[in-house]
Amino acid sequence: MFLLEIRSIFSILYSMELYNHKPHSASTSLKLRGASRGEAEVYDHRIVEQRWSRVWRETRLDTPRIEDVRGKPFYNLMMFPYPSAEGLHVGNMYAFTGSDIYGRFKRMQGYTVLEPIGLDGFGIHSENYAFKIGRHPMDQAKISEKNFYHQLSKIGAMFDWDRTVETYDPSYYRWTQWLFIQMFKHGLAYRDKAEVNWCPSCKTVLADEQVIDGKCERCGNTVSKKLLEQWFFRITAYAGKLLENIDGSARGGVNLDWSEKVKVAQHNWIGKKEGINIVYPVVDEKGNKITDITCFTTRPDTNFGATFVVIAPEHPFVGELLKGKSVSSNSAKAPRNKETDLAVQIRQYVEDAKKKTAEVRIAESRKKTGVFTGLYGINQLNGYRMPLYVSDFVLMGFGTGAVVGVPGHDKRDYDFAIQFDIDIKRVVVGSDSDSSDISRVEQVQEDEGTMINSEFLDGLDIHEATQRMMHHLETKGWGKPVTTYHLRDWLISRQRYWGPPIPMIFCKTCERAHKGERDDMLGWWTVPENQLPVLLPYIEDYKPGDDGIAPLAKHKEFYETKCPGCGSDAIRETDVSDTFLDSSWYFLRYPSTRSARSGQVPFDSKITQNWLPVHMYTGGAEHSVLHLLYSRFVTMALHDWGLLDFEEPFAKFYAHGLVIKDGVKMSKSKGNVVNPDEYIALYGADALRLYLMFMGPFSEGGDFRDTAMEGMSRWVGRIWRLSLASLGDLGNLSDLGDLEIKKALHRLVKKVTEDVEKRRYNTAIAAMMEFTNLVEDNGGVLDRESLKTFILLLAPFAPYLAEELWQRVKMISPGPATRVSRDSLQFDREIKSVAPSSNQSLQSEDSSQDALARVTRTNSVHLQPWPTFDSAFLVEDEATIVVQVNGKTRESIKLKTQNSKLKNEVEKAAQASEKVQKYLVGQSVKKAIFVPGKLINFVV
RNA sequence: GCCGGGGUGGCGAAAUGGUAUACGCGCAAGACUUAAAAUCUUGUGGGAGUAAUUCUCUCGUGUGGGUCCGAGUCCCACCCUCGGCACCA
Repeated sequence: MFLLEIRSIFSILYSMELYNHKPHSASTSLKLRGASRGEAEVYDHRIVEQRWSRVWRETRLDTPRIEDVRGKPFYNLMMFPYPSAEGLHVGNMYAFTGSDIYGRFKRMQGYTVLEPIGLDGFGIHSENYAFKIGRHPMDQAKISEKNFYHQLSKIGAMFDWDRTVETYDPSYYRWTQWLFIQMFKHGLAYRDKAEVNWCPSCKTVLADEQVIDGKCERCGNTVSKKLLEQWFFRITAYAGKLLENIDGSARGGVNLDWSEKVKVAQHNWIGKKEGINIVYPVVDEKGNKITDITCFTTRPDTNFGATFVVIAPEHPFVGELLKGKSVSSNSAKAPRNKETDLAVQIRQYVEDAKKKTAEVRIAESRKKTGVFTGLYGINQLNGYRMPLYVSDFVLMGFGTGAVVGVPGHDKRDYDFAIQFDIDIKRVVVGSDSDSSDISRVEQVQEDEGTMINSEFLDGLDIHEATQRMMHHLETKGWGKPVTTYHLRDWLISRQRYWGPPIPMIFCKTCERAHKGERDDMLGWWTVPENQLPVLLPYIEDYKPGDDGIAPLAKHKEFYETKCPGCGSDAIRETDVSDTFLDSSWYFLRYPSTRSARSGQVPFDSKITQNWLPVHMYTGGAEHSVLHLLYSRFVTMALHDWGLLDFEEPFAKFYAHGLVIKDGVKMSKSKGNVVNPDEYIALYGADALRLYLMFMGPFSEGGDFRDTAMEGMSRWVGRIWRLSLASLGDLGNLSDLGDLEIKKALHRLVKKVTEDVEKRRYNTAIAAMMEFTNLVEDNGGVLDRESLKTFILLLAPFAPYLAEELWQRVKMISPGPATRVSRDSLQFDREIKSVAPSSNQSLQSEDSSQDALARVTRTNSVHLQPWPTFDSAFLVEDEATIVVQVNGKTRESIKLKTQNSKLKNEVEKAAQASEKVQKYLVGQSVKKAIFVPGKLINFVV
């Protein structure tokens, strides 16, 4: 009976052609223990992986019933991958595996888990790659998609392949365009002429977030500034909310369970600053008032020490200053006066500043340059005449683009004052009590302190002085408290080809007639929603030019259209949107991909209510301020429009570490990528998964080495042999097994459960290794129940191996014969019925699909309940007590657990030890520190 | 400069304030083998002692202090390193 069962399953699998080599024979393969080693069935990961991935796929094991609201939904999401040039590398697989283990664990805990996958294939990244290999981006996308999905299917993740999402699919980007339209309709999208970051190599504009150290984050070239008309999203309107929620300070009590470092990064990026805008009248030499300049400061308390004013070269007043004074630098004949001289200098300075790259500006950092305007700002507190300068150390992008200089209490201002020989006044005395004049940079006092030389502020501490001064300035009408943010509006448009066309139409006729969809955007109309998507046409001249003109702008057949407002000739917007817009909402799409109900919005409201916010989001910390911030913004906006009932998209975000190779992060640009394919081929997906997770804590990343990989492969082999040996012995062993093993197993269940929840996969694996070591030291076989428990613990980490072992245990279970045979026969039958028909009609026989799903649900190891431990087994009857003398460990003694908790018992036992006595002889014990069940320390 | 991680054997790393170095890699010796691979066994922080590898002592978690019966762990100062931000007023 027993052997018959085994033979039958092998013959079935063999007939399915899932076995492409002949197994030795059922009887020898399972008769490992005691048999000579050469006969043992060797673990062949290729066969096992192929077999089970096929069965899982065809039984729809990983496709949850999304509309069934009775299950506990768990949305386990990993960050949207973009298909890279060479495909998946080990660093990507690391992230996916760490996320997948958690998903599998949650599923075994009884949750209905959705773990979707898709591709973020629109955008510069993919486009640049297409240029590089000389293939059209649209053609390349198809190829990349195939390769990427093929690779992803082999890493053993429980991806739901029935609901993939690709950003370049028109059925997806029609909704990206829809989102843009909603932004426009709600006043959150606008056009503005702005100094933007321009990458001369990528030939496009970049968001501030995409500029790293003055260089393009994509290609590394130096970014320059360019004045262009662009589309923006008003993310700054949400700055306060974005900050509140990340800090957990919202009244509603939103509290994001996110990795702390990501919260800090977002907090800093949003960069809230409370301060005051102070208005200074500006006069010329003769005292005639010319204008007002408004300066932003967070330190109005120091304002009695203000001695100059500086405006940025891009400040509007600079333009006014030069206007009307038609002075050209080469008009040598023109009579020179002081005023024109200054104008020449200013013009020259502004032009030079414009030419300076960000790189140069950073490089000369502390060396201050600037030019005097011949004008003065009046400090109305004391009537002080503050010379007005233009300097590029002041940034137009922050505050008002104008700064009041307090050289005694700001190092940058000090540098500037020294350079231009400006007065330096001390108004704060710090903890060093130095109240002398400030003549060295070390004396510049920027921290806590007490006010002096400041009239009504004297003697106050700086915080109180700040409040007092704010109030004073506001009362006098000289200033107004404001909050500013480092966060800038989101630059959305790209003068590129490979993205969703921005769904807007501009009509000159309407503009002239002062008409438009929005009063502040005359001439602009959104594409009617029933005309979406605005398809990206297949064009040959898709490469961007140096002129900043989008490729689509050269195609009349694309941009010529009729105005939705008045019907006359109009033109389409030819810019496409930023890739980050594509990925800012994809998580909303996955659960609803197959829903017929989502008509007016990209997501089914009922499904969304059940499945979102995302329960667990796993990704790299490098997206702290890009993707994560944009997604939050979009979700908040959708919430405010009444389309979502939550305002934060990701309840939990877990930032994983990076895979290091040769001392640096694994990335294509560093040229140290390792392709997982060859490792999977050589060692199997399970071994690679285990190895990656064993390298170190998931939050910290790890150092990839292939020698260590072999060690993990060895362990997989040991599990295999141990299990087969146990299977061979099952008939001879009781279900109870050895008590010591049993205890160890219960400890293991506890340990693995806790570690996986904390994502300490490395220590969970180490504990499992310790367990197999222990089993090997105790005869090398496990009883049936213990083996099953161990396989269950292994399942999230090594899904293929676990499934193979699980099915084998079930086949040859020594339990009641009738039950066993019914189970396995049924499973055989189902496998048989599904396997040969792999490419035949998936949709035809729904009833048989359901039957299969049911069978798999009862039989697959991955749908078994997660094992529990019995705390009775955790109790040891002997405890080890450490004996210390003066804090130094001298002995360890074993005692009955009961006694180990009693001080006098432990003391007695400890004193009885010869070793301990050696240290106590001739000493008097002053006291004994006792930790019940653990330690006793004699202080002598 | 500011904000976050982190410095532990030859290497990746582990340790609720309580036996530092679990687990793995590497290395060494041995078993099996004609041989190799695979597999298995044993050993493996530095120094010292003894006839004594199942023995003992001593030093040891970046540096210097401190708290404590006891510190890798807590406190103070510093050094190094990785990541983020940065002329943000």
